[in-house]
Amino acid sequence: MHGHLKKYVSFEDSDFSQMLSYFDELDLKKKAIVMKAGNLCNHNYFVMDGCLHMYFNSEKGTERTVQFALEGWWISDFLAYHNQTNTDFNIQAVENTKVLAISYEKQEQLHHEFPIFERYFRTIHQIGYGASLNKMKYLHDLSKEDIYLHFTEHFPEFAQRVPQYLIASFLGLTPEYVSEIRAKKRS
Amino acid sequence: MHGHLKKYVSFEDSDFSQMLSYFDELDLKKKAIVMKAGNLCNHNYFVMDGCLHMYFNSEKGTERTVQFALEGWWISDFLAYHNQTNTDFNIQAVENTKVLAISYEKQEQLHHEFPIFERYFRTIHQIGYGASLNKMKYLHDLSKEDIYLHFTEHFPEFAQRVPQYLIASFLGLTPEYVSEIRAKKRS
DNA sequence: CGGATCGTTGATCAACTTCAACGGTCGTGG
DNA sequence: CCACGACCGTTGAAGTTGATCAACGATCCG
Repeated sequence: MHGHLKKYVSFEDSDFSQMLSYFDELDLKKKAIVMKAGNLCNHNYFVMDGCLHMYFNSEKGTERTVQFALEGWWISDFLAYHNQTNTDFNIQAVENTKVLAISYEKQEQLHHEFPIFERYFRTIHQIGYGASLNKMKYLHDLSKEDIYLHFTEHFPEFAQRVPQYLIASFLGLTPEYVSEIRAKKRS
Repeated sequence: MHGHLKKYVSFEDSDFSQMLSYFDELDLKKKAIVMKAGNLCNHNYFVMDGCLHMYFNSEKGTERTVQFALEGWWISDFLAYHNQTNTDFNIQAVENTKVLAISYEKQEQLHHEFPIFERYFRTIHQIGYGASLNKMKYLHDLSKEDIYLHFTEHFPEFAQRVPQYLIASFLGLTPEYVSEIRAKKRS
């Protein structure tokens, strides 16, 4: 966390431990669920080690993930978090994962006490929003096959760590079709 | 702008005119292009009146829009803006549009002079990012037909103001298929 | 060893795209 | 003010991508 913060803003190292006191450290087992659809979304999560994903249950009963978070990423249903309303999403650990969690109220206090965090989150969210717009570009431009190939090429670490059916779900295609693509590539 | 700012943060009204001095006011004719693919992305745009859209030229030569901005919305390629790199997108006026533009350097100064803007943009981008994740939910969950119907139902003003082929492009379907859907609904 | 979980394969089928041609409307210049 | 052209929406036929379903294999973990 410390190193990550330093990449975006500067602050007194002596303040860091007080900053940390606003967060709760969680140790999540693989498959553990930390945010549940239907509940108030009042936490924001930072991944220190491991991997989380945010998904929802589609009409047809299958689970669809809309976002991953590896080390150094924040994850939450930011719209519901901002409005302090219920969320439609679940957040689950893909692997055993170490997380820093902060509640909405605590984050407000943190911003008040250390305004540097306004700048930090402004930057983080700007990047997240921008990346999301960029992803939209690929979703619109490429065939499903090319979406998959483009993704595995650009994020090979993901393809290693995360089960295929989650990647399929994230990219909006079926696991069966991913199989077909991989078979085609092999031959 | 004043009223919009007030919705998210509080400040001294007497400061407002100085805040405004960081921005340039632009009057864009319909179809005018204000950000060009291939160029450095160093402006951020606020729509006061009218409508902008951000699009790119797909492999196949058709234009694909990834984002609209009506009154009260910010628009830019936020990733390229943050990194101060070239963008792949164009931003164009859908109608005659009044815009406030701010350069990267000016925005940095603005944040420094009025830290309240860090909080403002933190909030704005958080909402934008959250909304983008929510859009992803619909893109994954619904058929193209339902995506279109859901969109026109939830944003009827859009469907009025914006040409159909732009909406089609934004939602990721062909204008021809939109025609088919509308014909089906009529009968 | 046994069961759940995840990936694979192939057949069938529907949703959606592509292409080409037509028609209506708006705005601009003559 | 009319006429022309550009622009946008529509229609229908043909074609393709990618989903669905069901069954089988492999692997991991208790």
